[in-house]
Amino acid sequence: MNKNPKRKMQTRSNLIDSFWLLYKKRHIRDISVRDIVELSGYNRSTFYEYFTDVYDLMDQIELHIIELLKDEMVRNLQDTEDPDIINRMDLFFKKNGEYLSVLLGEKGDPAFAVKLKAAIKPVLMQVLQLPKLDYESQLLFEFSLGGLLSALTYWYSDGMKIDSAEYSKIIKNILSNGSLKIVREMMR
Amino acid sequence: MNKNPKRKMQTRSNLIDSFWLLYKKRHIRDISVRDIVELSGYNRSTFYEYFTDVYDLMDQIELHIIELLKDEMVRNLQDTEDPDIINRMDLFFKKNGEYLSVLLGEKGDPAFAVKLKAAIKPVLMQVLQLPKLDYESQLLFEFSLGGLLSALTYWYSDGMKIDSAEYSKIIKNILSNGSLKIVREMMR
DNA sequence: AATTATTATGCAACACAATGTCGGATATTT
DNA sequence: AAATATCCGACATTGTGTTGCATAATAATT
Repeated sequence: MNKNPKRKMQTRSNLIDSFWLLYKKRHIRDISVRDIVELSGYNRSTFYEYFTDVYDLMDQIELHIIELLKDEMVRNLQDTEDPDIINRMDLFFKKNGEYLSVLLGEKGDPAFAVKLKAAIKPVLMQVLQLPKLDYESQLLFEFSLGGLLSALTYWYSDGMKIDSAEYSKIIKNILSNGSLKIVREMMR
Repeated sequence: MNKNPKRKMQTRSNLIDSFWLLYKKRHIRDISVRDIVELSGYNRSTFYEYFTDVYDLMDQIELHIIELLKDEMVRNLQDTEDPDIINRMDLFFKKNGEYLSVLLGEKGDPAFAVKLKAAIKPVLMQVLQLPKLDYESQLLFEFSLGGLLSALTYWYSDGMKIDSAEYSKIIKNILSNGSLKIVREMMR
């Protein structure tokens, strides 16, 4: 294999692109191998040269995004003394926002959020020097990251109606002061 | 139709139960109508008398849970002066925990979290008297509820290793003081 | 440089499984 | 005994995954 790597890369990329075009609109359960190869112009068998099934294709996209995120995180931790995690995450979200918002959204893959959290967890735990085995820090992590991803997905899916700076300010406020305090202030 | 409502209810219930037995272990994409009727002993056609497909069955389960939650919330808002929302949610989670943790979990349905939030949103917004159209309160809601559901799912899926009281204490602490403050305290 | 040998890449066709929809059999209620 | 709700068998269609083969691109040989 791999006699013509360029062509192979191209074919793979075409298949992925066609899938994504469909996935942006439809639920993955309504996307058949037929649909994908029809759109990209290949034979159905060709698909199976590259992926075992439609879900495998999605997994490979997810794996790619996770890799990008890991790289980004490693780079960020090196070149900054104050790791402004929220801003960094926003930035990453803007770059790969379409993929992320679809995969994290209503028609997305719940397993992706789990993978994403698992990738971020060790890095964040290390940066914040949280006690790993402590149940409170586990819950804190789950809560905070779950909240962050929910908010990001909402913001992005809703068309990013406020700008990045304002968004960051709000999220930082929540993280710094806690939801209840802010609610109390709002009620006044 | 409905000449024998008892039988019909029973059949429907049997089909749902068989589905759930499979769904607890497998991903929904790997569950065929065949699998369900084989387990419950019905003909495949019978399935289609009750549901349009496997996903419709899941939707009906989800709808049922959402209804239960709404009822619970309405009842709670009536009989208490201090609506301790977190405790109430835990209680509800314990009652319907298996369904919730599966549907919200890794092999679950991302649309369910969206539906759940949408059901809770109007009630909560009213109780807290938050300004509906304010973008900050939208984000606050998404963040907090996203965080709560993530933490609950983690706690439950992990086998509820700490008891309910302790769990509530931790979550309340996060909600009251904010994640960052707690992290700072932990680092000391 | 031209031609042949090699093999990576893509395809047509096959067997099988799953889907959804009939019309009809059966069993339960009235 | 009559009526009809409930369930089932059989059909056509669509989707899946695999096999062996054609084609086109590279490498080898002269």
